[in-house]
Amino acid sequence: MGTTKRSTSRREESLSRDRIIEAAIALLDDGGEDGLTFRALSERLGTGAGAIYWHIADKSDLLTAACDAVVVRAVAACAREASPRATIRALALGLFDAMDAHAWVGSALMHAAGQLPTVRLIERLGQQVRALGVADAAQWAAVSALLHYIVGVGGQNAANARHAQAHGLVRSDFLESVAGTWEHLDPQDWPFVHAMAGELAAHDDRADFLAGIDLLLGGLKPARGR
Amino acid sequence: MGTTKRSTSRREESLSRDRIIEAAIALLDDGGEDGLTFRALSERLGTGAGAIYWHIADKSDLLTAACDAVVVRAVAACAREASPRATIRALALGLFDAMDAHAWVGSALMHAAGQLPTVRLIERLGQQVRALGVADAAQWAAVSALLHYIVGVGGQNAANARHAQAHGLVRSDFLESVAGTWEHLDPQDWPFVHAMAGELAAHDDRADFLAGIDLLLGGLKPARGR
DNA sequence: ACCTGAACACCGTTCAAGT
DNA sequence: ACCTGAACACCGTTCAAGT
Repeated sequence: MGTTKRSTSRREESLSRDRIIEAAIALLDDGGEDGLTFRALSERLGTGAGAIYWHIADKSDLLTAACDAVVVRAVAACAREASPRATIRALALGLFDAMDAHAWVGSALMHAAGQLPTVRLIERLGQQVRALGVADAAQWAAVSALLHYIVGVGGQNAANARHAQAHGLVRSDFLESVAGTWEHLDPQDWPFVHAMAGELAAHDDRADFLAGIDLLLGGLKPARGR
Repeated sequence: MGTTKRSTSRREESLSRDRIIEAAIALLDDGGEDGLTFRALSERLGTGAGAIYWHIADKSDLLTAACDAVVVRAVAACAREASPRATIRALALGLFDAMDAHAWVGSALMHAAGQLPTVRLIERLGQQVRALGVADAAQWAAVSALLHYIVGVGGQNAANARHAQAHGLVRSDFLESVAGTWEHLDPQDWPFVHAMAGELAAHDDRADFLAGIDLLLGGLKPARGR
């Protein structure tokens, strides 16, 4: 307002927290967690490494901020559905897709316990759990179960993506190779894993993820007489 | 047996994978993830850094192996209870306690998706889910939900412990400081989080964890007519 | 077969000095 | 107030050389 420099200037804008975060996201997206380096970052931004420290505290701060930016967009993109239950499902799926598109987010979210990105999710989930009519005393446990589950899935998927990349495989080939390992385990010692080897490669992660959400939601009972 | 060197010799045993893993666990336990360094490790083992590479592939291999050792002990310590449901609860609690005692395990487990430690858990959980009578087609989703949830909680708790350590606080003081932050958030924008600030510091993580397990277990329906 | 330890190619972070 | 870029104190990993 008033005399502020227009913040939408399209060329050589001065360094800012936002520009740093965008650059960090780009580096993370196409290099994984190892791709984010202060040297790569400062090169991409055309500045010195030290300049970045004027705007961010340290690397962990940067990673959390980048994670938060992705979470904000994912949450904003989730339409509010007709029922609280549908809204929670949509939110969960939106996060799943965001973590799938940005494989590093699952891990970042995991390390950001109690910080902005998780607080955002707690708030969103909490509002819907309330709307569901869950008793006050049970709300926190419900929200925390949902959050932990979502973050757990995201983190595991991120790890899979990372291993696949480390071995120079695409995700599906990587899962097939894991399935192959499982298949060769002694069925005496590993009856379940051995039997599941086939399912592993075939199954739809997104559907499995949603099945877990439904399991959790199914256990939430609205408080009666209120 | 026979001519093998006695493997329980108490002094200056030669380097071995097991000795390396034990030393790694000790370093991780009292220095967190940053405490595990090839230099610290080789010093503790009285060898050169390069010697370690004869026995392990790389740092990630070492971390996964250390994690696996902890998981093996935790799983072995879990008595088989009367019912599959009770066994699953006991296993989950055993893991929770192990991850609590070794704050780095949650994070290591998270990064070990599809590898030995998680496969072990999948097998144990799977056997009990089967014993529960869950239909074949639903078993994988059930096991994966349980695993993801357990790992999610462990990872988040590990992150909390790490932040607490980084700020030089004990866990409870750290949670109180987070609760303080939540309390000062605008209740207009953060109604749920603001309301939960009190609960955060007071609540029993272990009980909340178990509540989530029960939520998941409650949704598992034995197949009928079988 | 197993171990040594110096060397390599990186990191994140700091800080005097500039504008 | 904001940026520079050299310097510092580390990393994980490799590899010729030893036994």
